[in-house]
Amino acid sequence: MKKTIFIFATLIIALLALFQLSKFSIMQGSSSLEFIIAAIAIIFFFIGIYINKKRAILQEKPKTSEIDHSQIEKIGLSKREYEVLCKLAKGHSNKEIASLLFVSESTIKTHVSNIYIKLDVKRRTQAIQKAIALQILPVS
Amino acid sequence: MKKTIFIFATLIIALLALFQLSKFSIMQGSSSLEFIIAAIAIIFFFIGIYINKKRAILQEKPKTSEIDHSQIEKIGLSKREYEVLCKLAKGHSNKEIASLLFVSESTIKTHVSNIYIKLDVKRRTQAIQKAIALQILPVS
DNA sequence: ATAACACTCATACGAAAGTACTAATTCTAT
DNA sequence: ATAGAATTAGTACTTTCGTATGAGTGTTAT
Repeated sequence: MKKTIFIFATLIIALLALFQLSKFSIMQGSSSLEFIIAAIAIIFFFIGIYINKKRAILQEKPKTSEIDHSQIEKIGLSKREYEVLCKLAKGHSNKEIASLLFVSESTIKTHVSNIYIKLDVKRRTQAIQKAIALQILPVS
Repeated sequence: MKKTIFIFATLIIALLALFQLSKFSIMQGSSSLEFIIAAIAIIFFFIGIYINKKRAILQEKPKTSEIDHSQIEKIGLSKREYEVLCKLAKGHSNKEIASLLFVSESTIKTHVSNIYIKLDVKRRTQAIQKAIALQILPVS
C-alpha cells in the first residue's frame, strides 16, 4: 500500500512538471505545439490503459474463484475434515486418502461420514457437487 | 464492423478538429493553455480506458466455457454414455440413473464401466474430475 | 479441572460400486 | 444385406463405501 502511494505521488509530481515544462516550451516557441499536445495525449492514453488494466485485474481476481473460508466456517467443517474433502474431490478412494494423510482408513471413514452430515449429502459424488457450488475447493 | 469503422473515423476527425481548435485558441490567447492541455489529457485518458475495456471484454467472453463436443467425440463416448456421465456427475447413484433413464441398474453399470475405460479412470469421482477438466459437463 | 471439541481407530454390517464375462436386440452405414 | 457399433440386460464375484457405535487421546476455553 505504501508503495502504491509513493508511485502515485511520483506520477502526479511528474505530470505537474510536464505541464509546466510544456507551457514553458510553448511560450518560448522552442518546440512545436503539435508535438507537445501529442505527447500529452499519448501519455494520458497509456495512463488510461494502465489504470483500467489495474482495475480489471482487481475485479477478475475473485472470478478466479478462491476458497471461500467463510463458507467452510459456516458449515462447521474442521481443518481435518476439509483436508479429507479436498482429497475426496480429487477422486481419491478412502484408502488412498488414508495413505496421503498417514492415518487409518477407519479414520477417513469417520471424517467422510461427518462431512456428509455437515454438507447434508449421502454420497461422495454429491459432496463434490456441493463443495463446488459452495466454492470451497482449491483451483477447480 | 462497419459501425466500428464509422465510429473510429468520426473519432479521429473529432480529434484532429480538437487539435486545430486548441492550437488556434492558444494562438489567439482566448483560453488558457492549462485548460487545453488538461482537456486533451482527460480525453485521451478516457480513450485509453475505453479501448482497454473493449479488449478486456473480448478476451473474457470465451471464458464462459460451453460443452466441448469435439472432446466427447475424441474420447469416443456414445450418446447414452454421455447421458449417464452427466447424471453421474450430478451426484446420482447407479440406481437413480437407471430410474431416470428408464433402464435397469445392470445397464447403467455396463455404461459406467465403459465410461471408465474411455476416460481412463477407476472411480466415479475421478470420472467427474476428468469430465470437468475436459469441459464436457453442462453449466457446472 | 473439566466440559467440549477435534482427531484417532476399531468392529461389524449392509449397501453401493465396480469387474468380468456373456448375450440378445436394435441402429447404422457401406 | 450384413458387418460393426450401440444399447440393453443378466449372473457372479470382489471391492469400496457408508452407517452405527464405542472408545481412547489430546487440545482448548471457561
